[in-house]
Amino acid sequence: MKYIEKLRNSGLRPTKQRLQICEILFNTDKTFHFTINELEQKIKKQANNKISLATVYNTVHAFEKKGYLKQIPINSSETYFDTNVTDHHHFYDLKEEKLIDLDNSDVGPINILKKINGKKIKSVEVLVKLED
Amino acid sequence: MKYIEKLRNSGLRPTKQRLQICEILFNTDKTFHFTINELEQKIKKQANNKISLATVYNTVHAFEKKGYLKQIPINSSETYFDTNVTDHHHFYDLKEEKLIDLDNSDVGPINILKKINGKKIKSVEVLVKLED
DNA sequence: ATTGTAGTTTATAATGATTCTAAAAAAGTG
DNA sequence: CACTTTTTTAGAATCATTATAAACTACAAT
Repeated sequence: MKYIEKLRNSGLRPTKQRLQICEILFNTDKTFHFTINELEQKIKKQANNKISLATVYNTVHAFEKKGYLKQIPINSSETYFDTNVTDHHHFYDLKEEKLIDLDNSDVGPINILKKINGKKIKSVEVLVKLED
Repeated sequence: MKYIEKLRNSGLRPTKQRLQICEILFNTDKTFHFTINELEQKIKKQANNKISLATVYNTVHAFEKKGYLKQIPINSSETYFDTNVTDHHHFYDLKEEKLIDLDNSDVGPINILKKINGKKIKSVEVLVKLED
């Protein structure tokens, strides 16, 4: 299993649950956006077993901490995660309530001129809201 | 009272509660960022009365609908609102959990190259996360 | 292998922000 | 004032997320 190494290297034990979640999240070239709830549904469908909701939360947060996932800042009752952790941005279609990837090359370079003492920039995220 | 007109023109009855919230939110040149909870605290402090939490929610949502407030897309357990409804951006200090305004001039011009058929851009919001 | 221990999973309870409800109060109208 | 509509309110309900604590598992040391 190709994810065993990845997990071990991160100090995470390669458990059955984590490996299954890895398969769903990372075993594709496509990046995708998901909520915890959507992920849980996908787990149920894919393998006729279920992983405890708490474990799904734990795992997603562990992966986020290790940098394998990131949250997408958006006003929604549920938190959205993204398997694409490279610097990139999003369209948010207000009508469809769907996220669409924006490559870095789709957005001109962003230069933040203002500085705050003692703080450094961790990330720059652009959300482009779309309407009809 | 200068807000009576404003409320009437929006089809909102100028009640005691709404006027008091207007005073707090709009009676200053400074724009500010707040959560419902912070606003409730401010109400309690400012006038030794209290407005029901449900009313604070109702009022903020009514004002948002009328375009007097906007939500700031951010990953936080509480929803942040902004009295500055013009297009502008934010720093988010992860440690202090505080928002800081970024004028448009603090951010280079942003040019979105990708187009989505039948959709037009409603807003472009940049969130710059800060760490120590 | 067997044991020990630290990490993990799990069901369930607890939390906390937000929304709903339905009755009382206030605003607007004639 | 009498009447209708809107608003306020306290408390209940909801829903995503986090905490808890017991059972389980991975893994290393004996």
